[in-house]
Amino acid sequence: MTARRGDLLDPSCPTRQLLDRIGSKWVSMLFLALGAEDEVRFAELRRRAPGISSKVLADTLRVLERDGFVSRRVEPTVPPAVHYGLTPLGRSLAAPLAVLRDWAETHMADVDDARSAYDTRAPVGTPKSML
Amino acid sequence: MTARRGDLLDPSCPTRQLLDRIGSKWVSMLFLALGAEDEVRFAELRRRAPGISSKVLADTLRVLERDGFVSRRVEPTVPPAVHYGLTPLGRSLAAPLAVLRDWAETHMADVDDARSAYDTRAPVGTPKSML
DNA sequence: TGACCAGGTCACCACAGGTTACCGCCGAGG
DNA sequence: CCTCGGCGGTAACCTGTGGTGACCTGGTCA
Repeated sequence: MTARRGDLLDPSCPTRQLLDRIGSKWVSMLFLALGAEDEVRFAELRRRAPGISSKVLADTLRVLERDGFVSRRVEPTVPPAVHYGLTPLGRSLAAPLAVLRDWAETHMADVDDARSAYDTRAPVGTPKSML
Repeated sequence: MTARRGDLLDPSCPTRQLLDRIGSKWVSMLFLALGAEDEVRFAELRRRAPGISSKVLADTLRVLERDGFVSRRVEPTVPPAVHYGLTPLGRSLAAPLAVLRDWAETHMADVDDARSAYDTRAPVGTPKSML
């Protein structure tokens, strides 16, 4: 069972689990790419996520399917056509993601400013990546 | 400059950058631990985040300070006392995080169910971690 | 002959995060 | 007196794994 409300200090806390998932590199992109239409095919997703390799796309889709966010429908034609879409669960994540996007769009410039201010203030020993 | 609205496909998209930051392992915990009071000291944070090492705590706090989420105040007593707190920017993230937490608390059980259903359906070749 | 489809497989690496040890300084306890 | 622990970290080192790129299949369409 997942932890109780506000129990963000517990590693099994639902919020942390959720962040682990949607924080993965391509997940937010795929949510956008899948949310646009009802169903998208594999190669189309590749095109919409420039830079992704087919391996990572396949892996990510499988994880998302496993978690119930994404549906996978194989048409038994030859060659098989595979259609991906968002499940109701996946679509229900759109609202929280939109809130996050709004915050990011209004405030990320401040973060950039803070970051460059910090870097000019202390040009030595700056934490390089560790995002 | 960060990318335009909805441009989730751009790697410099603000939403992705935000997710990179708050998706980091201890960040959500620290936001909770710091949000409770005005200021918290280093050792107190260590106690509130069970399992974190002082190195990782220091690293994470520095990144958060660099991004303008966390303030750091050193009292020049001897030995110096260091107080950490949330900046206004950091506090403004509380709302989006709360939305995320609400979603997680109501829906993560579904995710767990989907996951175990998937695993019993296809016990072989299951994607193990790759979160 | 080639390209597209939906991936699978192998090899590789960068790095976030963990571990352990250590520092100077202090006050409390025996 | 000496030692022990708390404070706020730093330095060195190691590992797991998410991500990458290159190459493979096997069929169909043009």
